[in-house]
Amino acid sequence: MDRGRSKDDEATGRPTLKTLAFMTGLGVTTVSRALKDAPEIGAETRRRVQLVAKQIGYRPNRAGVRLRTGKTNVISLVLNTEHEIMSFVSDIIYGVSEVIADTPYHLIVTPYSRSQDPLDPIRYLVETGSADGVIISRTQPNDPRARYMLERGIPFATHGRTDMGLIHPYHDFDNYAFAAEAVRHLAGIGRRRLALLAPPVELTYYRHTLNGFTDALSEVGASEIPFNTVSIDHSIEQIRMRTAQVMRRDVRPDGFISSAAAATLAIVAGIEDAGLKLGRDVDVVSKQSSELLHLFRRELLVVNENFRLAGAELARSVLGWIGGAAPGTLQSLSVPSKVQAYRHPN
Amino acid sequence: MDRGRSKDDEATGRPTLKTLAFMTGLGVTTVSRALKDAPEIGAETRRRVQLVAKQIGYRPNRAGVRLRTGKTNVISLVLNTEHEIMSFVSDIIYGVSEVIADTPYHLIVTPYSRSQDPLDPIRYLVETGSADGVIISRTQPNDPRARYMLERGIPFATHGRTDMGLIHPYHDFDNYAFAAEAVRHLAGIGRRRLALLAPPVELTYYRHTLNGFTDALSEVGASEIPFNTVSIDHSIEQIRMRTAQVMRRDVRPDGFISSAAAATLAIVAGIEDAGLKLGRDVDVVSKQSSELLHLFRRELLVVNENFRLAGAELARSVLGWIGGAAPGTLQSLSVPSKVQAYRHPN
DNA sequence: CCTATATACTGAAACGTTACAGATTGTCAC
DNA sequence: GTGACAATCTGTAACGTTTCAGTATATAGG
Repeated sequence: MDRGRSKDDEATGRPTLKTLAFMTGLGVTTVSRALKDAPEIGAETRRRVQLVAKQIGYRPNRAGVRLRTGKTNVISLVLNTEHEIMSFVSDIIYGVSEVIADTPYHLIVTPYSRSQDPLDPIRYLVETGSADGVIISRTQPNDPRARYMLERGIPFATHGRTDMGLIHPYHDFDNYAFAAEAVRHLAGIGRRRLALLAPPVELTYYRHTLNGFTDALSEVGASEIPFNTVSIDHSIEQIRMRTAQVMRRDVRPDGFISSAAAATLAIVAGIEDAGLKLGRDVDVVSKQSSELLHLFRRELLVVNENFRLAGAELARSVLGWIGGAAPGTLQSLSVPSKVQAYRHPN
Repeated sequence: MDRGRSKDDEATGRPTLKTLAFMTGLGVTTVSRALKDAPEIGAETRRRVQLVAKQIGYRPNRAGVRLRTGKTNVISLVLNTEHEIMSFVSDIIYGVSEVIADTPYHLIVTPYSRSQDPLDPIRYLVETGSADGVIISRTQPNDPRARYMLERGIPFATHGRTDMGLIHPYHDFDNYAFAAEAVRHLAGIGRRRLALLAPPVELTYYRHTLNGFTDALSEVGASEIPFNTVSIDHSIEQIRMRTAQVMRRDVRPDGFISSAAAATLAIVAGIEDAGLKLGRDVDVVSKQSSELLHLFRRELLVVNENFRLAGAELARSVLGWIGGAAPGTLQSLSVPSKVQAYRHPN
């Protein structure tokens, strides 16, 4: 039985199970089991091993574990490099980081571009076994990525829901409630002809938003001014131009609902291009992820969406699934705040 | 000699060197060398192996490589979860992704919070050998992280320069030129009493910005109104309040230079809180990373900083260093665009 | 005293890769 | 025909971990 530390150990300085085995006078197997509280290890031995491990700062070698067990201790966040430009992305990342901070998990960011099949990065991750869990966004009602991962049995969570009759973890913002509340608020201040700047049609929350919008419209008896030639994915310039166009018509909106803060800047610019005034001729309710819109125009009405929270929830869900929880119990919906008008600081 | 595919091979379906060895009738060693164009492999054998590998979609097992060689094929981007809030972060990530997309590298995001020693995450990465290269931001003149990594010989690149007489790769925006140009522009439109909203003092580019500011001030014969009780790291509310205060004084700035777009919103709010008007009573030159400031107020004067480019340059630098290039050749400085006034989109 | 059983530990093998130290050919010079 | 040498190929070991199939010791039952 050879329990010596090899030359290499001394060189890298990094302690391994072998080092611990040598120091404690035990075998590597025993040390390995002692560290993970296996039942067949004596209580004192267990304590002794764990003490020594803590003292010398032992950390399991990720490559060793991964090679042996297939466990990567990696969560992958899959991002579209082009759409996700208005950078709530960083908030999601921070939210995820927060949650995995005191776990052995690392966060890897897997990008894909517009030109690619969104399934490509997922396939890569699954085929190469590069992650224990995956987080995706831009979720669609019938999402091939979710279907694919369900088939392969790899844990994931989606930012946004699907609508395929399949159960999986998700976190979503209640966009139905957002749109409905926005309509009610606008109606409450006398607005009657409302336009919706919606998410792109292919995403699930397009429907949610639209349903909330139309349901509340009929509830309050207001009418819709069609504004569906643009979505929040369009460029600032396009949204601005289309807004100006619609505002120059005889029958024009007196209220807008915008699903994204950046787009709201463009809507307001368009309104002003048409010579009209925010708060007088028209009101705008917008989602925002940071508190900046009110600095932009005080007349704006805002609803906050917390992406950091979303990131944290998504991470919790994936970890939960990896940990064996039932996917159906790992779903959460974030309730929108009330529509907020500007209030001067103190 | 046993060249059979094991049960496990069949189960996971993922081809390994052993699979390739079996298919080609060669030994694993030969296959391994053939794939990396080793010289002692016959030309035909090499082609044959590579053909088969391509056909069956062989991908080296990362854990195997990492365990054997220590090479992780990972670049780590180290981020502060609190300061880096105004999310040019996503742009940097996209820039990095872009560059490493067709390399075997993965990007992992390593966060740290304000409370922690910034050296902590770096130590972790180095001690656990979790990455082949590191990218850090919030660089300081005397940066312990850069020093530490230089000592350990781990390749890295800094966003921003250091000033320790040590050579390492960096990418930086020329903030000296930015501040100087901003002063000249303001002087050119008749502004004489300028205030600077600077980066936090501990960061290297604070000095760069300040030097550009003061040098150009004396060059054009304008004067400084002290505004150093806040920095761009302060909260929106604090900046706004301090701006309002200084604008209510008898001798008040007629020009601002702002190092960050979010802070600029606060400055403008403060100006308006004091009952003054942008473009008439005071002009503001601001850096921005997306084209949104002009939607906010047309009177703003902007200079663009491209963080996506920064991310790409940083990635290129780290990869270059890993690839053996001299650190001194992997430094780049991004030249600011001219100060831009608003132009209506035709 | 012997056997059965539980307790506490152990070495060997394997995950997929690469480095090392050969081994097997064939060719050429003499 | 022999030795030297280059050109190709090869098995073994090792990286650090966990799992499998044990082994040794003590305790208890009869």
